[in-house]
Amino acid sequence: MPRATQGMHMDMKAMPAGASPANNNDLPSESGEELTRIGEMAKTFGVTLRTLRFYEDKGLLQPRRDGSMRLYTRKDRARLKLILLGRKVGFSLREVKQMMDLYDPTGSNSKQLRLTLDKSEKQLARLNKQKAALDDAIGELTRGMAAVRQLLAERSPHVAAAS
Amino acid sequence: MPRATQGMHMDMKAMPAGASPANNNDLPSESGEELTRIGEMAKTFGVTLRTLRFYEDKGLLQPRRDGSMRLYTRKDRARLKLILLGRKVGFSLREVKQMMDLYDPTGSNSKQLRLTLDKSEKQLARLNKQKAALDDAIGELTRGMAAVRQLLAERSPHVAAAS
DNA sequence: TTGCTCCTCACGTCACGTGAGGTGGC
DNA sequence: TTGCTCCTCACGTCACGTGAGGTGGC
Repeated sequence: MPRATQGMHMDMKAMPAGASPANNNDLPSESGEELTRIGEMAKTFGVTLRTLRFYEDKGLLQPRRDGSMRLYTRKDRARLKLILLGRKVGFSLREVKQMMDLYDPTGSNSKQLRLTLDKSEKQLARLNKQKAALDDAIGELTRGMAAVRQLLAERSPHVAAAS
Repeated sequence: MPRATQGMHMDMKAMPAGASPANNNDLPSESGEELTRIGEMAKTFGVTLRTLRFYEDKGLLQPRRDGSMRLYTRKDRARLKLILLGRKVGFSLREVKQMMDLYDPTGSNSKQLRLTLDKSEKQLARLNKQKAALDDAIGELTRGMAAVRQLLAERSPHVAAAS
């Protein structure tokens, strides 16, 4: 099912392709914007093409198009950086989108900042819980390994004792 | 798609239901086994009914049946305990199954034990990596929160300064 | 023509959650 | 009849992975 194309301002004038000075990775548009293709984006940020398309499908990125080819602007790169930061600290894509959607370049963004702070406090608590669970798991696993080693020592023939 | 019913030894003689002494939670079978129903199992181990059915579907549990009702034996309870331990330390269900499937009550199980030890060492390494990532994430989130607080302090009117 | 990069479906993965619709015995 | 516990589908979730099949320009 295709997403509702809210706010998608498809450029109606076709972009004059082929006016680029060289076969460079950066494709400067007529407006001077450095446009990045998806392969470059993926390499730069250490993600797969699928990930970038997935984020777009979820409404987190809206790169320009040249025909069917995606072209990412400086803003797209900034957004992706934020998305990956959010993912790194454990936010879901839905949460990341919720916070980013509140951004308003004309306002003070205090609402966005307060939501972000609130979510961050809760997320920090979750991370600390996860850390406790991880330590717990490491302890259990270590104990289990000792028990298994013990069983192995009992069951297997005593090979190469101190000669 | 139904699983291959390998080794499923369905009791061909119908179990005489109604011979239980009371409406107790434990349903002693004619063989003296304490049989537990799924609701009891779930409560005891802190999992959902769905989880128990899911584990069965994946071949990790094979409770008896009384008609369509699942009845868990002492062995099933022991297996579940192991499954949950495995999950806790981060093994996938597939890995848990792989290790449990190697169990042979008639042998020394040294092959099972060695596989378990090998997998455990790798898992321990993964857990330690996760811990490092978690600490990293906590650091990033904390730094981010400080930055957001800074922005909020700059952008919002100074309310209630030291009177 | 080959090679590279891009594209759009669309099903698969993992560990379940969440109804829907129905049964059985007190 | 109501209430409780059990059952079997079967679709949904999350963040992508992984082909399949096709295009476009050097």
